Amino acid sequence: MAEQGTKTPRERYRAQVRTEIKERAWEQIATAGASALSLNAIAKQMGMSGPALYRYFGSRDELITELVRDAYRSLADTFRAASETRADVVALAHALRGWALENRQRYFLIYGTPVPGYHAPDDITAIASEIMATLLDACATLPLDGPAAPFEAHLEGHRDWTDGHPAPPAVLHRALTFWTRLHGVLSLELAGHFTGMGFDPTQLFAAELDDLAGPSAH
Amino acid sequence: MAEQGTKTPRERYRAQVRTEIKERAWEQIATAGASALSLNAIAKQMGMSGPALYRYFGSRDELITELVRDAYRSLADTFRAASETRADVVALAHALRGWALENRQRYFLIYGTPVPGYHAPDDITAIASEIMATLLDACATLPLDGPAAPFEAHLEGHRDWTDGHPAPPAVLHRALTFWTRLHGVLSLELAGHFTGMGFDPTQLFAAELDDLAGPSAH
DNA sequence: TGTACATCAGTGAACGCGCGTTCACTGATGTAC
DNA sequence: TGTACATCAGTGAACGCGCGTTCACTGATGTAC
Repeated sequence: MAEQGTKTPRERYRAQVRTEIKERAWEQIATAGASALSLNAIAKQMGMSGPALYRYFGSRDELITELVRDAYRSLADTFRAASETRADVVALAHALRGWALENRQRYFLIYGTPVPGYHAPDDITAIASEIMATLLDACATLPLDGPAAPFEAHLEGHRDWTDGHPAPPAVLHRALTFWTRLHGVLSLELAGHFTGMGFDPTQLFAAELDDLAGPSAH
Repeated sequence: MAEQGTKTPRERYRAQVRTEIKERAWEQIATAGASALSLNAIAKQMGMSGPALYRYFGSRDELITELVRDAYRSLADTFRAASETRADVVALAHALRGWALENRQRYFLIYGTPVPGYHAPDDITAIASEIMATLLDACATLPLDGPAAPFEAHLEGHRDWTDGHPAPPAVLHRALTFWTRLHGVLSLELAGHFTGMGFDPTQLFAAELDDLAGPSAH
């Protein structure tokens, strides 16, 4: 039996092949979209026969689920790392945008058009909560003046999603708008809806961020 | 030859079958996503053989393009109708939300994950411009106080997309944020990212709208 | 009104294709004594 | 160190399937004289 934490050569090899399968999968998704992902095509690209992949993933669905999980994990790690450097929303926003531009396919796998029947397993929604927790922490450091929106009274009574975070409603509100506004810009930008319009999406993103964090903090 | 504007029975029949094909197509998209759309499956559902559909659409791609066109057309008409009743952003926002909730699949076909290779034909981008024009008109009626954002200076020099609309940069800015912010809320809501969070998406949407139009105007 | 012809919706067979997945197998790698 | 055995990665054949699309055709509907 292998000792704790060490890896036998076979285990290392397995992990390596699994990784390569996923890399090829992302390439395919980038080329033709997630729905066109094909195990046989991946195998062919790796110089193996189709059935060989079943040593590594139980089915096509299992592979896709793992890709989704990895995407969430990657975003959560990026968020976490950014918040450890500087725990404010500006840092998170830039981390988010950088990650999204570098990982378009991953972004769409998380936030894009949902597959009608699909429901994510629990451990994935747990990662989503982790992302939200990081965001809430960052928003808690914001100086929030301004009048309380009516929506915040509603939030006061519906804070299940905050997972026990003690932030006041104004912070919850800010976290939600951080999420929806930046996603609004990013998703339209990544989907190409701004191409040909002439202006620079980076500046629109920056303007929205200014509005969220206060123009002083850049 | 048929007179102008009248329809022969054959033409009427053709139009009717074309419509039913599209209806079935939308049902399929709602059930399994756009990528699962199959001509053969539609034909079977209509009690016809597969090849029969080729009397009505040249190919699967042609059908999908027409569905996209119809989706844009439907949204543009909804926008136009709303603005003719009351030409302000609040009316447009409610029209947008109502349309999106009633036409989830259409919304995602327009604003969802793009298909990597696909490029929309010109007449579709023209409809998109029409939508933007309606939005710009509505934003022009807004009382815009507040300080000018730096982004507006950028917009001053990049207003190709406004198609000659004479609105000042503050209005252009507001039109863009109207679009991205409401899309941010709507797309996350429709994709189900708020389910299980406990709060009411309608109220978040309303809060964003208040911020865009001024809390007074509801 | 009747007849000859043209149009055109729809059928059924067939094409090649790639898919996910199973199965029995070969052969290399690792393990136990 | 050598031998016997177990593990396991990968193969190739095969399964059934549904897909988009073509083609030659039948039969009904519409048109011209």
